[in-house]
Amino acid sequence: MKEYKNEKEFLNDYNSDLFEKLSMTTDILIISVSSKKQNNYRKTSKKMMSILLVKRKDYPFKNMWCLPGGFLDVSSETLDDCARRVLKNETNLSNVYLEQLYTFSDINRDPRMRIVSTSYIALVDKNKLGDNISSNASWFDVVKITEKDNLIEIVLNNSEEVITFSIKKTLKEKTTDRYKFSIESNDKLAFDHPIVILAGIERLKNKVNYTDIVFNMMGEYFTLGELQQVYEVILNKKLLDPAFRRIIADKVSKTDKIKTGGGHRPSYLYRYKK
Amino acid sequence: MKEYKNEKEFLNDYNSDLFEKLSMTTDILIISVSSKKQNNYRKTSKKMMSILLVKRKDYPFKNMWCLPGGFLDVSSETLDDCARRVLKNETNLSNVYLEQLYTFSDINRDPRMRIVSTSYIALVDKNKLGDNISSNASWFDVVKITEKDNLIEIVLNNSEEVITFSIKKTLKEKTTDRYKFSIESNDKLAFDHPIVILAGIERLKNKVNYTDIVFNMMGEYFTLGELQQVYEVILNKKLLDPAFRRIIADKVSKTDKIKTGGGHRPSYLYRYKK
DNA sequence: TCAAAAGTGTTATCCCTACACCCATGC
DNA sequence: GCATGGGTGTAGGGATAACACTTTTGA
Repeated sequence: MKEYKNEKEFLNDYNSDLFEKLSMTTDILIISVSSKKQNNYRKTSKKMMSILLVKRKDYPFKNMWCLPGGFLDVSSETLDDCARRVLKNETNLSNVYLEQLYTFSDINRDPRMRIVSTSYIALVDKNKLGDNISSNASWFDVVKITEKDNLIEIVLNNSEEVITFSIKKTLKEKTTDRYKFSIESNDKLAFDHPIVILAGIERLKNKVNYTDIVFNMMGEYFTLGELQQVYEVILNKKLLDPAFRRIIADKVSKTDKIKTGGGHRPSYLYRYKK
Repeated sequence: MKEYKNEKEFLNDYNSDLFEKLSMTTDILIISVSSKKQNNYRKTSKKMMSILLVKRKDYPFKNMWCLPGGFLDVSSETLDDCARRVLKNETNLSNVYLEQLYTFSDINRDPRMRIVSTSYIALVDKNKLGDNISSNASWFDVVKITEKDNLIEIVLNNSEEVITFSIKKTLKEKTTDRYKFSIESNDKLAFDHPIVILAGIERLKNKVNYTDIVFNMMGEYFTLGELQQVYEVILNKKLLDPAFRRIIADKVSKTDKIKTGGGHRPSYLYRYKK
């Protein structure tokens, strides 16, 4: 790469055509929790993590699924602006929890041109959007996440289609828990989006333990059981009731509202304590 | 912003001059720990966190200090490659711990043109580099970090010059610990680098508690006292000896080497356990 | 002799896990 | 009546904080 002794020299080249073009995009992993009615009238509806994917209409990756995303408008937007714009387009929601995840810059990420992409996660309360999502978008439940010998398999399902992909993780260095992810198998997702999805889910899983981030996925009122289920879905493990209640106690306040209708003792509704 | 119905339409515009140009850079916060001899022959040398800054030779921000950085070579590099190249240039070190921090995209970040910059932190063992750093670069000790009423003041010192700046942090949302940082005062640092420096130090502070990241800043052999001092410098607080030793015990292995020469009981040298 | 740091042992406390148990509901 | 989830109490164990104490050195 050419070295420049000063800015003037650089700007000269910059304004000529010596530099190839670069574009940036944002990709957004929109995460929500959905519930699935059970047959047994006593059982509460089963909770699942779900993410929003968009079907591509054109080449490259025609007819494959990808994360909602869009090109950065160089003249007027920040990356955050861009992500918010995409989010508004796809879900018609503003005021959503949005967090920058990672910037991916693999040279062959997009076969058309040089693209660097900054990914985001967005957390959404599914009840807030009606069926307001854009026509080519669809919610996929995260049906399964398993890890065995550093091979992670993820299965998504939108009740019409099943997407399965697997990612191998290898430790980058022994001093931290940072991994290099590589796609082992994937036939329905475009670009390197399997990795973005995994990275996003892992980030959420981590943050759940030391922040109140889950409340961005809850409505205003909820039972402690529901809240616990959301934690369990994200952490991918069962929690003990008494422990959970003690930990969560000072983050929520009890209301006098009661939720009845399940074939069991009714429960009080709580809300997030500001 | 113009909307495109398909890729073809987009590519047409892309290849014309409708899109303004975008460049990316990486900025690297190189962190190390330095020691300062004490007058008292008994006392161990005082440890400080220190970071590498570069003096700008040209406009804009002529004669101000900034983080080492460089433009992404669009045709051949990933961002990681770019960061490693910059690091090699400045310190002549390869094989350094390097971690992506955050991608900044403020529109007015650089007054010359539209630049999006991905920042990195690099952890370095200062003993490994001789005085091998590039001529316009200098190590600054982080002399003071104080926080009061969400105003953070940082003082840097390279024994010739003192740099003081302050940053206000405001909570982004009540559910997490994410803050929006804005520069309150700064007269010697270019661009938005005060924020990058703070973000990097905070990241390091966090990771220290749940990873072995500090060992990237240590030589092969060290005493437990030295190791503890590095922790204390990063965490900015005193730790209790017995507690520290118990926690660290299974991460290190004792060697039969002994360090003498201080006016006190000599100590065994340890090394990081793989 | 003494100040400084190296290094170890002990107790009290907190937090979390695990389990046991009772309550209220709809069919 | 009974399965199911709501909700609470308590004993045990592991980790940590705090403190006290001994050891070893160079000037």
